[in-house]
Parts: sequence; structure tokens; C-alpha cells
Amino acid sequence: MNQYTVELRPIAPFNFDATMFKPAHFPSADNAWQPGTRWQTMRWQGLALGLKIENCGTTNRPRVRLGIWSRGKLDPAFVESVGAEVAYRSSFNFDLAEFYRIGRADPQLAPALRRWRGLRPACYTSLYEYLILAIVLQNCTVRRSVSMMQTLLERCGTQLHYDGKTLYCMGAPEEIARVTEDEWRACKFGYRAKSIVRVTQAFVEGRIDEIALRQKSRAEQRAALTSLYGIGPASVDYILSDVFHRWDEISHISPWEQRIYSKLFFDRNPENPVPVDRLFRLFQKRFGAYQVLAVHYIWEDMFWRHRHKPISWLAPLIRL
DNA sequence: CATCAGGGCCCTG
DNA sequence: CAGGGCCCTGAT
Repeated sequence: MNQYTVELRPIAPFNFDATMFKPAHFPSADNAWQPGTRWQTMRWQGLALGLKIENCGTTNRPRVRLGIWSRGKLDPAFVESVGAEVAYRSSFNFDLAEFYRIGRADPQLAPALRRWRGLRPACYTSLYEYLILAIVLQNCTVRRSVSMMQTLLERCGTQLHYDGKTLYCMGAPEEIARVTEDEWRACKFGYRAKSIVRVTQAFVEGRIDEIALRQKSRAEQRAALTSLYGIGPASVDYILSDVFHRWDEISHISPWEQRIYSKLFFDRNPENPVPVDRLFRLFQKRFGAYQVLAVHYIWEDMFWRHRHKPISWLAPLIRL
């Protein structure tokens, strides 16, 4: 394996661990984390890369060392582009100042901002990989989603050994396209098999260009995503925020999130949740243009606390 | 054992 | 635009 290094400097403040590890995510064989280090595979321009993202700075003077492992040689421009993509995906260059100025006035948000100062939303995958994830999340428990992701990695992924880790890198759309709908059904993907095949086909045929879509309007992004078979309002809402960094709108709340939000924001018994319209109004009124960020901070704060010491009301709401 | 809802979406009427 | 069907799984 060839190895390369890039230095990155996120805008301060930067909380490395709260940005590079999200305790609410389920484990996946394409990444590993320990405090100060995230290992993450990445399919970039068709190449399977092993990344090591290391904290070399502090919250106020952030520095990140990005190690890149590759089977083939990489030219300097390619290496730079990997660095830029990692910075984009984890919002290294987003200035949190305005959000903090507004958020500090909110009595519920302020403590979370203090505890997690420098936390940024992060999506460690490409749009294509996120679409696949969105499909395997639909209508199933965490265990089943984990199993389907593992199947995808084992069947179509590339196993990488680097820096003492063994991780899978997700296959390119062309590789996933070699598996038929019937084969996915045999792997217990159920009706999602059809969605996997059709979304993959859209990428193989070049009908979706993630980089170009980043510059388009919200409406154009929504239309492009909705046109994909198996991608509806819930998946689109996650993608608009996680992949395209639109942090000013929450337009979909699923029942399990509704129960958690009801407890968090209204201290309601999750079995008797408040209507989603009330949640939408609350988010809009209290957090306005930063509602996705505000909810993310409160959400992550809850999951870090849960990880440290299980929260009794939360456990039954997470369907394992 | 049977039934059913579920971390959506598509399609039909 | 409301509601049934869809693959499976786990809860009852």
C-alpha cells in the first residue's frame, strides 16, 4: 500500500471526537474509532482508499492529520482532492459563530453547546452510499440494517488492510450493479432489492452527479433525489441536511424520532407523543435557520450521555 | 402457532 | 390524497 499525508485545519472551534464519531450511528465495517482517531474507508473517483483521520490539535487551535492508503500511486492533485472532500463531508470549514450567538440564548440548547463546543455534523460517505444506507434503513430494525450493510460490503466491497486495521470499502455503483434483484432478495433485502438495483443503475448511467448537485437549489436537489425509485420524503429529508448541509429545515419526523423529541422538548411520555406539527413549529420558532444544527446538538448530547450511562426511557425507543 | 406493526415508498382508485 | 401491499423480523 502507498501512503500519503495531508494536513487539514478546520475552523475553530473544532471538537474532533464529537465530529468524527457519532454514537447514534450503528457500527459498520467501513470504519473504526477511538478517541483522537477515526479510520474510514472511502471510494473516491473509483479508487478504494483507507483513511486515518487523527487529531493533532486542540478545540481552539485545530489541526487534523489525514493519512491516505492506496494500492496504486496517487498524484498530488488527487491527494489534495481527498483532503478537500474529507473537509467538506465533516464541515471543517463551516463557521459556527453565528449559530452559537443565536443558540446561546436558548436555555435548553446552551448547555449542549458548552459541552460539545466545536461539534460539527458529519456524513462520512458519498451521496450514493448514503442513498443505499437510506434504503436499508427503511422499515426495519437496527439489527437487520446492520446485516444488510454487512452483506453489501462483503459481496461488493473491497477489503483493505492498512494501519493495522482490516476494513471494507464500499463497492462502486458498477460493482453493485453486477448483483441482480433476485440475488439481493435471496440475501433478505426484501422489496428493497428493487430500490438498490434502480438507484445503482441511475449512478451507473451517470444520471446523478453529486458534486454538481451541491451547487443546485434545494428544489432541484429534492427533485433529483425524489426521482430515484425507493427514495421518498423521509430519505430526502435526511440527505438534504446530512449530504447537502441544508441546516435550516426539518420537513420529516418519523414516529420513533417523534417519540424521542416529545420527551426531549415537551417532557412527554413517549407513548403519548405530541403531534409532529407542534414539533415543527417549536423547531422553527426556537432555532429558525439553524434548526437542524440545534436538534443535532441536543440529539448527540443525549446519545453521548446514553453511551456513558444508559438513559432508561431512551433504550426501548431504539429498536435493536 | 397466528397476527401485526414497523427506523417508507410505490401504486392504485 | 388515502390506503393497501410489500420483504422480513420481533413482539405479543
